[in-house]
This record gives sequence, C-alpha cells and structure tokens, in this order.
Amino acid sequence: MKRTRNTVQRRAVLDSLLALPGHPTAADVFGHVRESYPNLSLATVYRALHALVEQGAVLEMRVENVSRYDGGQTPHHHVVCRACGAVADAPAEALPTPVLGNLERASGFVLDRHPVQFTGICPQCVEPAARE
Amino acid sequence: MKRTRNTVQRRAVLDSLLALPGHPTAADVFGHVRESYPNLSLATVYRALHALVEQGAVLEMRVENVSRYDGGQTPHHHVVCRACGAVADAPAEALPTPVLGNLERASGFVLDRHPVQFTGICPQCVEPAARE
DNA sequence: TTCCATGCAAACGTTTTGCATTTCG
DNA sequence: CGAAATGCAAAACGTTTGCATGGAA
Repeated sequence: MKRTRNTVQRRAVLDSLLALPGHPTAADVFGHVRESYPNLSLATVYRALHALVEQGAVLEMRVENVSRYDGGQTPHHHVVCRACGAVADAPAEALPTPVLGNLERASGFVLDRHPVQFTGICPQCVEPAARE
Repeated sequence: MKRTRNTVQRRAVLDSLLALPGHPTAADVFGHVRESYPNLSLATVYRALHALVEQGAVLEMRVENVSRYDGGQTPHHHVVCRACGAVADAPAEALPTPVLGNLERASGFVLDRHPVQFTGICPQCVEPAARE
C-alpha cells in the first residue's frame, strides 16, 4: 500500500468536502478551501481528491461531464435529475442485494454494492416536464 | 415538436452508430463515418448525435468524462467496469420494477425505467484486481 | 425562398501535467 | 536526506459554438 503524506492541504480539502452540502465539484471544494487557504491551488484540490478516492475515503461520480465528490459515510445510491442535474441520495436498502445478484449473473460483472446511479426527474422538475 | 432535416450526414452518423459494436464514443463514430464520408466533420457528428438523443432514438451515457452512445432498441441497463471502463448491457428484467418504486419513494424522484448505471469489475479485470 | 444543417476553426470548461520548489517523515 | 506534495502555468481533452456557405423542403 502506497503511503501518503499528511499535509495541511490534504486535510483542508477533505474538511471542505465534508463541510459542503450535497455532492460538490472540484471547483466547489476549491472555492470553499480557498477561504481558509488562499494559496492552495486547484491542481492540489484535484490531486487530493484523487488520493482520497483511491484510499476509498471519498466517492467520485460523474454528472454531465463534471466530477462530483461524496464524502458520504453511509452506503447509499445516487439519483440524478436528467433535467437539472441535481443529485440526491437514496438509502442502500432501497436496492435489495438479491437484485445485484441478478445483475451479476446477467452481466458476468462483480458489482459494487453501492453507489448505483439512477436517472430520472427530480421533484422540482417534475411539473415543468409534464407540460411538454 | 421541432422538425429535423433528413440529410445524408445524419443518416450516416446513425448508420455508423448502429454498425459499431458496444457503446461507441463520438470519436468512434467519427472514425467510422469518415471511411465513407471523409469530409464529414466532428461537429456534425456531435450535432447529429444530440439530435438523435433528443428524439429518443439513441441513449447517451457518460463514462469517465466521455459520452458514449447506444443505439440500443431493447430496454436494458449498463454495467461499467471501474477498472478498464468496459461497458456491458444487462437485460431490463434483471432490475424488477418494484425496486424502482422503492427508490422513487425514498428519493422523491420519478425514475427512468432504463438505463440504470451500475459499476463493478468486469470478468477480464476480476482476476488481476483480486491480487491487490 | 426559407432557414436548418454543414464544415471549419476557434473557444470553452474541466482536468491533467511539467517543472522548480517546499515540506513531510 | 529522499520521496512525495505543492504552486503555477501551460497543455490536454472532449465538447460546443460562431460564422459563412450549402442544401433540404
């Protein structure tokens, strides 16, 4: 296992990620972390986030060409609004394990137990979308 | 509903998409379509693919910052290999409808019935990954 | 004749990288 | 000390867009 150094910047990035609501982008984290560390560079944010993802402390998800990061502790799934890009969480229990078993049998893959990404329309967008 | 013109380029893009195996990227489609239409531009490929997605003839999915397109007829789900990026299909039946109901109740979203994106490890990557 | 579609090249936003320097261990 | 992390700026990447021209309806 590769060792990683315990720098202020790394801790700051993780702190910001945890402090931000929802599923922040690298730019969100950058903006937040800069309030306390004005010299911390965007490149460092990316490098820190990658390190965190690699050690499994943080989840990365892609929505519309942007990476979003999730410091989430509890296993859960993601529902993404196809209309506005909003991302919400759903509890892991909402997707029973046997279903993943089905999919593994059908696909031959060994599937991750959590974050599965669903798409749909969020409550705020449902009404406007219905008018189409 | 917006009308769209029936140009050679559009047909060529759709033909290439359907001719290519798997879930080609815009660049893949571009490469293939260029064999028959050397002057067709990448911008046109993108515009044609967007048009097709909008009319619902084609599905778009994002894997690692790249859009992949799926001319798929049959409703199905996608399993993405976290290690190598491979994408495979799983039949829609592998994910029972009541499960989506659960998730809708839990999240408040109205979810799409298909392509749900799962991540995991594909058969080719399973063995190497186990050695870690 | 209208106006949507095309080709080209330039622009865009996100993410990565090269390199000299700093800092952790 | 040696290795890894940083800051900065430049580059890379996939994708989108402005504009003049071309072609379907």
